[in-house]
Amino acid sequence: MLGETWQDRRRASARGEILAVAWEVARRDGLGGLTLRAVADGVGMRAPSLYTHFASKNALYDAMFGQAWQEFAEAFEAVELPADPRAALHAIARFYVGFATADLVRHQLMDQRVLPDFAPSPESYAPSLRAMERTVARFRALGPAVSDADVDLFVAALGGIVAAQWSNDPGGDRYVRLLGRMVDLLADDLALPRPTEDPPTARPEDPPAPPPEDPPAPPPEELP
Amino acid sequence: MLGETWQDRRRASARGEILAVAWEVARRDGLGGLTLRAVADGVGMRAPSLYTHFASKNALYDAMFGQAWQEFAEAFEAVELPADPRAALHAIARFYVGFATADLVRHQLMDQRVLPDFAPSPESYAPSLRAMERTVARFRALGPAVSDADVDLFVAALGGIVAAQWSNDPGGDRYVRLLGRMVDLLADDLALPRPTEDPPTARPEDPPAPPPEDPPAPPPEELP
DNA sequence: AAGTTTCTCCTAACACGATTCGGAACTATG
DNA sequence: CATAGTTCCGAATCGTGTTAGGAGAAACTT
Repeated sequence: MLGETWQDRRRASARGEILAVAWEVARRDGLGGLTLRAVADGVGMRAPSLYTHFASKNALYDAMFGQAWQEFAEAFEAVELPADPRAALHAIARFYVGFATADLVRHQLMDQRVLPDFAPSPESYAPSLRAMERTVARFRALGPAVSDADVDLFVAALGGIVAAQWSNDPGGDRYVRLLGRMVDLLADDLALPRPTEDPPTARPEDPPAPPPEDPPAPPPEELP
Repeated sequence: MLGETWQDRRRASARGEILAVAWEVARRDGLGGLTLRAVADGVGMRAPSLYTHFASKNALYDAMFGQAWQEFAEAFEAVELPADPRAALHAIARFYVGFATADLVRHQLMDQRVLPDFAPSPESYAPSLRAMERTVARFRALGPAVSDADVDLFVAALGGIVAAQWSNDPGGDRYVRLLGRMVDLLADDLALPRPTEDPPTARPEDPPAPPPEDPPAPPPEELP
């Protein structure tokens, strides 16, 4: 009874196509500007027919949410961290920030609360938690001195750079280019050894991390 | 022709009442859950009548946006900064984060992009810019070594703490209590002298800043 | 091969949101 | 008292998400 039956494939493929079009529409009209009619148009259906495959518009958002975190988890597992703890920290940070700045609607869906009445279901939320836990685990593996507070500070700092980047300089690198410096501050605080023993006031200005994948989203409006 | 005529007062008071009810409704039903009917109910009107006072729902949001930044600017001007640069930096940070964590919908309106098709008008946007510039100016006054990048890093770090706080621990202080440590990191990086010459690895855990005013908003849902 | 079931999609309709229109009541002014 | 300006309302429009019921095709059963 476990074999993939007739319709399972059809169903999955239909869901996949709808999801793909939904991302397309969201990137074009904004995450909140997505309408079922627009999605249906893209798939060659009528809006009500989408209810055969998704229980509601929020269920569609939910599937997108789960897909995004799935992407994140897979991409992050593929990242090979350097042996040096500080370099590894930089790598984690670059990946995290790169992923979050590569695609606006994905970032909004994953990390922000742009949709007033959408909340991820437990089924989609669990993988996102797992992904974050996995990230934290690799962070923790860098040294025994990494406390919960250290992790929180790291998360907050990275999130702040991402948010500032999208809000104040979308499409640019005004905040992302500060990432290296920020990470070094945190690494110093964690007493991670520096590769070459510079005086601790040196501020290497890292070049911005290239996005790991996905085309960048169109720039949105500004906000202070 | 400049005197406040009969109706100017009536008009202003009506606008004021609508605005007050709008904040109330937004705090109860969420910023995006605000409907003109609910606002009209609270004022004892019908929804279309609101159009006499506000050109659209977004104009209402716009007025709330302007009001919020006005509040911010006034409250910030009332803050007296200590003479010691590091202490002043802490004070700025505490005020900024305290203000942003005191009221969710206000923060969402000011600093986030929760409303899909709302963008602040130039008239409301200008004061917000001025408020941020003023904040930055007082930050810059702390020392000659404060560059644009320093300001950006500071802004990003504080914004990150605020965002993480609202997203992952609304109503708590899990991230806000890291603020003191974060500010010290940045202050060290700026080479601001420490008041008592501790070894640079000491991490004073500041108690969370008391919100400057306004009752806290009800806690929202979580998000990783 | 015919009948039955299951699944997918459609049209029509509903509820509820913002918004527009035209008119009724009220108010200050001539 | 008449007139103009202002405020508010009811009715109606348009675009949402969503539900109900039926038509057609595809797969399974006999």
